[in-house]
Amino acid sequence: MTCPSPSGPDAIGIIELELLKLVRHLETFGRRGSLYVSVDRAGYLAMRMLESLGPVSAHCLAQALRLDASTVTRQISALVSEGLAVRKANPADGRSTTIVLTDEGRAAMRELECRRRLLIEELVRGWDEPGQISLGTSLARLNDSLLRTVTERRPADRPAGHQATEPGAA
Amino acid sequence: MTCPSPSGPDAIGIIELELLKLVRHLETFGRRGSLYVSVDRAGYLAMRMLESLGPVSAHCLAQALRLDASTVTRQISALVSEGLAVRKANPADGRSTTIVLTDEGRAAMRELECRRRLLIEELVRGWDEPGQISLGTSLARLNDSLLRTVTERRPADRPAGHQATEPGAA
DNA sequence: AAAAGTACATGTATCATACAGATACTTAGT
DNA sequence: ACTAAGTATCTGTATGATACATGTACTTTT
Repeated sequence: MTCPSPSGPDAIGIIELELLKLVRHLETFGRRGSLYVSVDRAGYLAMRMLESLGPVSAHCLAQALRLDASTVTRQISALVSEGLAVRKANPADGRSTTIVLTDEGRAAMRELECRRRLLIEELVRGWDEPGQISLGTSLARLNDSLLRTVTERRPADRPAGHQATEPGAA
Repeated sequence: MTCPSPSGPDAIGIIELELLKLVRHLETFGRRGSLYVSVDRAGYLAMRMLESLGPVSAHCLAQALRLDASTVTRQISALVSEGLAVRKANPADGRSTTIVLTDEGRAAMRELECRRRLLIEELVRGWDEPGQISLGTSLARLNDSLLRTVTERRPADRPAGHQATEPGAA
């Protein structure tokens, strides 16, 4: 066995177990919580991404979310049918459409963010300030490492694909 | 709006966003990773839980995992059909069965733990030691708070139900 | 103008889950 | 002891989020 350490309570072991538990907890929240009524969690993430990217094509959004294009197509369809986003024809390329959040979409997003914030506040109520900050920075760092790992493993889908569909690119 | 803070980069806001991103990352790992061949992530968690609880009934395991009993039934069936666990009749109660990990189950679990550890080691390679420890303790604390929140919200399913099905209880 | 490539949509499959109902067993009330 | 109520498990069905394969329309290259 090349197991680095015999599953003792070392940092790696703790992270391994706690991440496992965390996934379950987060799934439970997403599934059984009262959050996510007008928009589901995947849609919320898509909207947050759309907001930070600005209007982009579905292809571009899929790359940013690291999801299959077909999955994102459906997520966008859901948003559009709820009036939270619109597909705008791209005059420079008849194949692609540009996804734009509507005002309703932004409002729904903010509202959901609020509810999530309230939940999290309740969650870390009683934590000391440094503890909260430590959680935030640890999570951010973890996501950063995860993103880098995933990116290194799949050098395909070069982020340069981005420009090809940007509104004023071609 | 009663939004506690205007979505600035405060600790709560960071946690809200980073948890959102983390779910996606963890889903991606569970779904597209090369982990989880002989047993899936849900099964692995069930096995870890079984190990820490010892032999218990499906009902009891479901409560510990905070999953529906039917879901756990299927997870157990999967483990059993892979030879990783066995259902033992409970002489004290003909309705329930006691789930016991086999040696193969334990081996599969250890092997998967190893692979997960290696991934995590790679992930936090380059982090300083305090950073790794901080991540571990932050995650543990978060899980603890999450567990407490969920428990408070559902005072049903009293953990006392546990004893009723323990091997030598009745 | 034909071939190759790209963007999006749709069909189908999978996985993990919940809820509702069925069945077999146990416990409580009388 | 008999019946009613409760409980443990299993099975059927539905949902949500995803991937992969395929189809279609458009664009770029040759």
